[in-house]
Amino acid sequence: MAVDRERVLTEAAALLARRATTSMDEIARAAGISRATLHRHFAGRDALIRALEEHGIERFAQAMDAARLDDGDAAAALRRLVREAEPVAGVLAFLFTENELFESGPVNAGWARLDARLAALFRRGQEEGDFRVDLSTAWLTEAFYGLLGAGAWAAHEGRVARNDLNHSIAELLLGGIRRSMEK
Amino acid sequence: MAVDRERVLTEAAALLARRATTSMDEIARAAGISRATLHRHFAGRDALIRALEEHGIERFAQAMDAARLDDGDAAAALRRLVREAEPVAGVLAFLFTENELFESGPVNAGWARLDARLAALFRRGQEEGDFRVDLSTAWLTEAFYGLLGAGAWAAHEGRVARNDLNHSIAELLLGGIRRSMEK
DNA sequence: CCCGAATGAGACGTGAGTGTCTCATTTAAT
DNA sequence: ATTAAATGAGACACTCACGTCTCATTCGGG
Repeated sequence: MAVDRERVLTEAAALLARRATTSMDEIARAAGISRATLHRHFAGRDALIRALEEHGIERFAQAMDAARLDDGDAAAALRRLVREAEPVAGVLAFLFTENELFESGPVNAGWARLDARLAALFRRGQEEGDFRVDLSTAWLTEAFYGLLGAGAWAAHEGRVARNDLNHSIAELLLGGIRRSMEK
Repeated sequence: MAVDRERVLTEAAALLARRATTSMDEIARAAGISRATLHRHFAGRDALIRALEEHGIERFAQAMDAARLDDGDAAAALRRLVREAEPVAGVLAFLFTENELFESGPVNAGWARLDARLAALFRRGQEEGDFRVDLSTAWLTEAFYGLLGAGAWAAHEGRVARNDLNHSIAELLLGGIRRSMEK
């Protein structure tokens, strides 16, 4: 029975996002394997966290590629990105909130590249007149992660239907709460 | 030199929000006191967390009172709430993300009451025609905490100027990213 | 100025989780 | 059926943070 690496990482992210002090034993049992096997696949706790980071970065980069951020207007691109990133929202939420190991190393560089791509999308929207310019791209980037994380958690807790997640996140990001007359 | 309890709790929340494994020693030094003194004021780690919960709930309730959520239109009330809640945003972010200890006890009840008041504000905005109705009040509540937390962290990290925080959070919440013609 | 209270610095035992190991058992391919 | 690889269960020492303690120093009111 080969270990399902994807499942281990997903379970680990779900648990760690909710309680960062979750023990290796709890993670192992949640993933349906023993602690020994968990250690065989991930050298240690740090290695598991790092694998989580790499996995999240890789998947988010794929989501960005799939969303074709440079095509069409920025709003549509942002909508596509939310849709593509939603499956990894849980992992991203963990990485966004628990960035203890982000402080240095190549992981930071990888994350910075994603940040830059996201900020570039917002900048494009501003330059093309679609996005408001009184909100900095840095803030929009943070807000994106914040809303994605909040959405992932809300869905995980059952407070928001998973089917509504894309719409909820994208619409709030783009249009805000206020009832708008342009749609 | 009397210990500034407020500062201790604020620093603790800021650190714990982003790294739940932060040691008591790190918290103490961030607050400018020794580990011994920290233990003199908070019986232990659990007691510190519990104090953080009570403090956050109390301060947020005060912020809600000060914001007069029932006065004027809902958008203005929300703006006031963001302004009043901003000083405790760090604590709220911690409570929002690390709700491991929320699962039971009176703390949960206190938190639920705040949730209800916030949701009521959003519902009022929807009923009065100011807020869009395609986003559930539950989601708006979650998004509020998420954005507040993201803003607190961004300001703490220097990525967003603290002076812009109110505007950034309130405007994104209310108006979204899209350039609007109604302002 | 004096004295009690509060703090800082450090030592010390304790406990939980970690990482490594061994060995029996199970799985999967040939 | 045979065999090699993978897994589960458990033991073991080790580390690190915790909680408690002592003692010297500093702070602040009377």
